[in-house]
Amino acid sequence: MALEHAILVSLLEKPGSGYELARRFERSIGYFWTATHQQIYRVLKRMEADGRLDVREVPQQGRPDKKEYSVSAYGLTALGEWLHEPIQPESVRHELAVKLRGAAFDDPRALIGEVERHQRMHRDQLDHYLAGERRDFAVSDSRTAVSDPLTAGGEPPDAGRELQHAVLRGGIAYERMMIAWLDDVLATLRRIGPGR
Amino acid sequence: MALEHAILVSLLEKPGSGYELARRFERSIGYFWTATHQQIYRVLKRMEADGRLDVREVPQQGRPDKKEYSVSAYGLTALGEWLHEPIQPESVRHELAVKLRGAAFDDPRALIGEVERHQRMHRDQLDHYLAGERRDFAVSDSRTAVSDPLTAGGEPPDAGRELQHAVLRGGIAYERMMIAWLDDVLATLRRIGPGR
DNA sequence: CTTGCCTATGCAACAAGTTGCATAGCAGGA
DNA sequence: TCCTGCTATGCAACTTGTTGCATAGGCAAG
Repeated sequence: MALEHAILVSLLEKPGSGYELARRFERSIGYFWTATHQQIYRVLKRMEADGRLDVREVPQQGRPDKKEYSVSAYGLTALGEWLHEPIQPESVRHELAVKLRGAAFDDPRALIGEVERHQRMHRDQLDHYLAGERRDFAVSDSRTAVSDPLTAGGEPPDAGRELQHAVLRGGIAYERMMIAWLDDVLATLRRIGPGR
Repeated sequence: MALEHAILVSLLEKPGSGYELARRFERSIGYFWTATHQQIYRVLKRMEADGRLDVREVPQQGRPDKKEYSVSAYGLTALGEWLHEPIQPESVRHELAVKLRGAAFDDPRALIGEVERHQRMHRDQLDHYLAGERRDFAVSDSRTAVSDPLTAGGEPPDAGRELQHAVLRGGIAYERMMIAWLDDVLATLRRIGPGR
């Protein structure tokens, strides 16, 4: 179950409560793994029982107390083992593609609005990623490794930062690909007739 | 549940048995939706009970008899309704990205072999898609709509074919994007040091 | 002072997906 | 004849993921 490992990674990057994790899963972690708060609370409880996480009650003023989770030594070991296992191929789920092929048995043009809506969502996501990249990785148009303050001046590069950036670049590449493909799909939908 | 709709689409394109569907889900349908035979048999049974599918016992020689499913009128209506509903955003699951960010707390370079393996799988998948495109859509290097035998000569374009091709082009674009991104990831892994 | 919103945690029921196993006919090769 | 492999269908148990709801304190606006 990769959700457990996503939680381990996130808590290693920074300890936090279930609520905070849920919000991270709407932001940076959510770029490559999604989970709702119910799922997170359930898994946190199990991982704590298994000894992979430590908990600490943190009283807060002005808001309810929280349980701050952090990764135990055993949790770190477990993550290390998982990292060395091969990944089995991801299962694909592209609902829009199912609809596209289904549209042949209905009115293909009726899908145009929906495809445009998806394209807008991907454009928004791309803008969001690019803004995050400018903010966190100080890149302009063309990335130049030497201008990166963390790698310049003979400093050892921060592996975590470099890897986070590489993952973000993957998200950016994905959104760009989707936007271009949806342009292609829209052209196709407009070219073909109004179906059966 | 989109598996039901993927099955409706597949059976509309061509009726078949659960076994045949399972094999299609390893091939063309599998480009955008995956399912195992257990899942398929279970859902077929439910859809038949709901009246969305018709069954026909087909005796065969040299092999066991099969049940051939086809879409009922009600099933076609149900698909049409689904097509007009908006899709909720896909949930993302990129296990490799989780590992990449986790690698910062282990040895990043240990992931190189795994990333290379994934890149090979994506190259194989791309080759497979391109071969399918050449076979089924008779394209060479640059697609030219006028040279398409089905659209040439004033013939009305086959919407199903056009849409299948558009979906396939999406798969091709995805694999090309992944191959390029994994090159980027490999360069990053090789650049950064051997971790903690 | 009531209403809505944010933080914070959680249960229960259900739907979907995975894993392991079982059955059975037939074909072809060792 | 036995073993392997392909076609063909299915059950049972389990894990994951989703949806709806419940609770509770504090803050700010109206």
